[in-house]
Amino acid sequence: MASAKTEEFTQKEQHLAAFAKALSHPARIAILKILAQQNACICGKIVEVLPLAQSTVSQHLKELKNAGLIDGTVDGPKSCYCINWKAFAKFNAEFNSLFSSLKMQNEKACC
Amino acid sequence: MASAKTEEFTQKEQHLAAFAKALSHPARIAILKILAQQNACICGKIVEVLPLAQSTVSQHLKELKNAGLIDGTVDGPKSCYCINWKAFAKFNAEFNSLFSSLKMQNEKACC
DNA sequence: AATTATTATCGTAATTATACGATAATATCA
DNA sequence: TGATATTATCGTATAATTACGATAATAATT
Repeated sequence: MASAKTEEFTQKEQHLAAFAKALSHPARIAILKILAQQNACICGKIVEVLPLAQSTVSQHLKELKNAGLIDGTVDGPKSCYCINWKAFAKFNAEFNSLFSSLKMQNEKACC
Repeated sequence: MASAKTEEFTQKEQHLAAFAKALSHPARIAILKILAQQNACICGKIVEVLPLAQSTVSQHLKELKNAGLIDGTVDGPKSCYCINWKAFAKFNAEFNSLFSSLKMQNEKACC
């Protein structure tokens, strides 16, 4: 019964958790860095750089795309990916909001 | 061969990924909210609030503790958890740093 | 000492994630 | 049209995650 009770939580919690999940693998963080570094939206270059098979990289790209953190368009036989800055900024804001709202409640030492 | 190639990535990437993983489930986000709301560091109260079994909540608490986001001390037969604000702030800073460093490189539209 | 309350751990099952090789799909180029 | 290059998808194996009930561990209380 893995990951079944998800719907019992709030939309915000689920949304933030989904974003965090997209960042929960070092390969995906590395991919985001590569996409930001390359001026053009590299595709197969990622496979060259990462220590992963092409199919695995493609899977990670798919997850980042599903999370909305990157966009991808077909460019001939190649695929062109790039960071969705809008979504990324939203995630950043959401996370900062969580942090500050938690902190506002209570920052005493405990136990 | 799930999650085997992790050591091929940088320490920073792994660290941030581990933090993100801790936040990648809505139950754990909910737990952090509860811990922040309660002035005292509630333990079993979390079980009452969440739609999860006691053992499942205990598992989530363990993961948050392993990630360093919360501290836990034994208080008689009860356990007392609280947010590790220092670690949380560090995570927040790391994530903001990733975001701003990505953004600094390139924010053009692409594809 | 026995009971009670609370929490952690164990055992288990189902789902998801991760990774790879092989293959299919797509479009460019000869 | 045929060959080539690039990427996505399929199939598969392994490992991790999530969830629960049952049980063990811990300490306060009677």
